[in-house]
Amino acid sequence: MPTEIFEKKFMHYIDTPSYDMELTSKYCKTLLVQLFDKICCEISPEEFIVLDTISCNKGLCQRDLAKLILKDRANTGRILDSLEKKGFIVRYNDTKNNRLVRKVDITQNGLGMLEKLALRFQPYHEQMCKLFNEEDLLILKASLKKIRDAISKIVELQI
Amino acid sequence: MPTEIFEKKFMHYIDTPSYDMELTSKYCKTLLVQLFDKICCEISPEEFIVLDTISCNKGLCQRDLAKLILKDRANTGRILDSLEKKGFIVRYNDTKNNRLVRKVDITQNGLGMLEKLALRFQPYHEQMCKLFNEEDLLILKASLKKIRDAISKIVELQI
DNA sequence: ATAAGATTGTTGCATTTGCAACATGTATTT
DNA sequence: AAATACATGTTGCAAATGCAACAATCTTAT
Repeated sequence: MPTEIFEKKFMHYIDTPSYDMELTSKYCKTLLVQLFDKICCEISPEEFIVLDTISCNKGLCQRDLAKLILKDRANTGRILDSLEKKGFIVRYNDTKNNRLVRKVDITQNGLGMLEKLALRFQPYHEQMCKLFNEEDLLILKASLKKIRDAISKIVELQI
Repeated sequence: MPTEIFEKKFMHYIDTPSYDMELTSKYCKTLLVQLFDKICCEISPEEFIVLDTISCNKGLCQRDLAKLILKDRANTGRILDSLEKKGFIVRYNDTKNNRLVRKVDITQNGLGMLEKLALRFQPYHEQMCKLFNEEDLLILKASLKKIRDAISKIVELQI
């Protein structure tokens, strides 16, 4: 009489949507980095994303920016140091809730860089868009948002 | 006559599904790390993922494993060093295409660890599953696969 | 048959990243 | 009013990561 006919089965993390997304996200990141190698030598992909975020959110303080890009305050500050030195952003002191904060805005120079890069990314962007129909794209975005919202209630993102 | 009535608009990377996924993936990663802090002190989240991958793919050589987890050979080897030292995997020399390779397999000890962790993650896993109906989940997985396949044709993942 | 190239794994190094500690200034508590 | 807690930004440090170079071994080309 065999004692172990059935293999024990358990849930695998690598089968979850979370991990599926992590791998897919790595692909996207690699693509971005490789494109940047060819297309742009002025700023890094990380700096580009931060600049893009700033261009869509005027007058952010550093911590609020950090929350948007999901990096800690230390690294957010370091990236801003670099962007400021290159003249793509300006930092100025201001107050928020009666507290001194350093706010950030994009310069005309930075806007120019973003436009230039957007043009060069356009073909890749269109290629990606062609992969989906409108409905699937909506479901994808909604699913991602559902996941983020659910996780937000569990983890503390102490930024 | 105003020369610039319309603001110049351009595509923003932060609006793309790629970046949406990158942010969502960071949330997932943070959750995983925080759960691990409470639940497990024997292995790191990275080691857990590698162990899980190995348990689902018997007799992988290191490079093939690296391709699965999307890390380079150097770091894959280092993670395996740690898992081997802890007794969760074994490495043995073998040949593949008439070449000497180091293959990897999970130990009974490693399987036990995976089962233990799977049990502890079960509640979180079910919570995540409840977010989606079957159809949306299928569309999500299909969308992610579409993205990976499309990118695979463009980038070289030289691992 | 010898040289050039390819595959696999390891080591060293520089970059990125996140965490803890600190400095400064504000709000709250006692 | 003094003390404690909180918010913001910076610095230092250690861990993670990726890339280049190397060693060893096998295949292919000339």
